[in-house]
Amino acid sequence: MPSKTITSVDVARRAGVSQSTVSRVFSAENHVSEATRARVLAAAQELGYQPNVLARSLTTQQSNIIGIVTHISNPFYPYIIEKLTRRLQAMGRQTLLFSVEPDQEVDDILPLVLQYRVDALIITSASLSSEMASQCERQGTPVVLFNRYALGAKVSAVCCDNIEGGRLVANLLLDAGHKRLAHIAGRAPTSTNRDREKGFSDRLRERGYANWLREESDHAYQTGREAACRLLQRPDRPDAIFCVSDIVAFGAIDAARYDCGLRIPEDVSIVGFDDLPTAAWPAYSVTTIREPVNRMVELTLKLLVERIINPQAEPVLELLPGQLIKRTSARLAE
Amino acid sequence: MPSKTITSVDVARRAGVSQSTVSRVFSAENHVSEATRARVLAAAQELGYQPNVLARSLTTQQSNIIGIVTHISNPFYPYIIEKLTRRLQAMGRQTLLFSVEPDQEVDDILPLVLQYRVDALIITSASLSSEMASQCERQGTPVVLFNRYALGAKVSAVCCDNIEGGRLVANLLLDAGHKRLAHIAGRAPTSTNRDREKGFSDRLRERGYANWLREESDHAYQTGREAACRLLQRPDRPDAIFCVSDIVAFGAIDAARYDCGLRIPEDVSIVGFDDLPTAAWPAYSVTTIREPVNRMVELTLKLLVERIINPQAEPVLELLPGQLIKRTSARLAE
DNA sequence: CACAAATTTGAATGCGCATTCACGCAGTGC
DNA sequence: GCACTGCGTGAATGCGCATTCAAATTTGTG
Repeated sequence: MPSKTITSVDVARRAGVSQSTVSRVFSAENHVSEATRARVLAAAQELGYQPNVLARSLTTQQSNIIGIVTHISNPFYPYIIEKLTRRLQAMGRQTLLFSVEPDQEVDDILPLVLQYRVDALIITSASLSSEMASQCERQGTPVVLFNRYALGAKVSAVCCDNIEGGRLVANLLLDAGHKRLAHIAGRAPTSTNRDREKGFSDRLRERGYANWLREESDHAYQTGREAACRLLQRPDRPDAIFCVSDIVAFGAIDAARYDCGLRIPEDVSIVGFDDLPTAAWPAYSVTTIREPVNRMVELTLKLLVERIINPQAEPVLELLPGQLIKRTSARLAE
Repeated sequence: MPSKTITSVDVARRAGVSQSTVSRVFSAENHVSEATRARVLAAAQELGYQPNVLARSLTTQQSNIIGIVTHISNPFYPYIIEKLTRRLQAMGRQTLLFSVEPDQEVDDILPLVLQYRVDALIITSASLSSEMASQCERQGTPVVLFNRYALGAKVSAVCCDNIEGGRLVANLLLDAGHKRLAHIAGRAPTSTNRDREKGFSDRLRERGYANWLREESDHAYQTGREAACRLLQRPDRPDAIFCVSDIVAFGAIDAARYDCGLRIPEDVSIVGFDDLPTAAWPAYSVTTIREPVNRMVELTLKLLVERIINPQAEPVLELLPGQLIKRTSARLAE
């Protein structure tokens, strides 16, 4: 058997020191003389020794693994995960990835996640029952919701201010003199979907506008395109559509142009939400609300680390403002 | 301290059995009477016990964790990772995600990966020195390269047949009577980049065509767009461009339409590679080579599992044919 | 130079679990 | 009635490492 795993004992024997000393060298810890440190490192090098961090986690009670629960059908999330993973890596932590059905309750998979003794948990694109939240609480696993929040449960959340974002869009469309408004909402009952719609419709009502149209999609190109088709084939078709996310807006734009033969923005204005990279491409050039993703990521990690250090800390809800990005998919007030 | 971790000993005490028995129940193992099994499960339920899989990995020598090394700037990879993660989850294994700079040598991060005692390693969008490959070999960690291969190293690889794909494109463009061909290649010296270019240019030469144009990009929209601009602003501008990947093709199409005022495919044909979902959207409608991603994913997992079971198995290189998908971004032979 | 203090090192222990071994007990066949 | 299986269970041990405690060594100080 050539592939016998090399342990700290092997290194110790080879370097002529005790296993404790090897451990000290690799924990970047205190009080090892330069001479022995060098001997140990040399021996480790020769043997190809890598410390077993899983074994280490047993005694330290820290795995340096962060769980991320997500689904990737909406291209918003890969960018988030990429950023999170990179930043975590720079902090010496790794990402254990769990994939769930879009907007499925995360409860099914949570027991599995907890078995891996992740130091903390980031949940995107899924929600968490308060029962499971308290299970995490009991086990001392901090949870941060990303782009979601849950008022009942004792978990932190980092979110774009979706209500204000919806209001900004309502203002933009009314100011530009649109007469017939519509919203393609998200189907799942998430805080994000609700808030974007709420901000939009509240502001419309405040400004005396009623009877906007409404369709649903599920944050995917195809269902967005279909929803837009239904709207645009009505006799009283809208002259402006606010889509719950950019990916839906792409579908809506293609529906308008290629399914219905309409011009954008002359015949119909389309507004999205997120500001995906693709939204800036000239083929779409989507007017949208930009989520402050970098700040959201930083804040998420900050909350995470704080609660890893002090698990007693009270959960926080952080709302960050989005920014209106004006491009050419919507007619503007002159 | 309320958040004392619950261990199998706690469950054992509560259920009035030994720790061994608890362990047997949760290893879904042999020979536990129904009565005691029920008692143990009840006790576990009441205490909220979750077995610690990291501790388990110490004795079983299996972590059930699969490392995936990737970078996500090219949207091809999120889809792959999503699929891999889902399938792994269904097999009871989890994904530990490592992010690297595009096409960076993966050597820097590999020691870190090995510290997590992953059962196996999938590497996409990065290459592996043969020295590191043998380090994995020594430690008994099977490696599968996805969409890359390395002839020297003793690692398995699953790959689209990029050479044949390049040939298909060359045939398509010549058959349609294009007179002035160009290739936007990938900058990094990866097998994928090389093979796509090789298949394309070999076939051109075979058919007596020489002096095609060449530019480089790095599998990103922006650099693809810039490369296309350089080509299309030449006095002898090409009437067909083969792009190393779809994301580059999107940039090239926008360059043609919006930077150079050209019509597609009347003035210039654009062909991509990968068949991203976006390639089917009417705004782009990219003629492309579809990678058989589902079969590639299945094959990757099959190789992985085989080598986890039998680490002595010889490494394999699997080449799967791509499929030409004709859309409207390229003029076709009638 | 003597003695206290600081530094370096090793032996022993435990983290949470799987697994081996041995033991007790019911059931089988004679 | 007895030896013999075979199943269900517990005690003991080890996985690879960090950490505590005590011993050994070096350093600093009067």
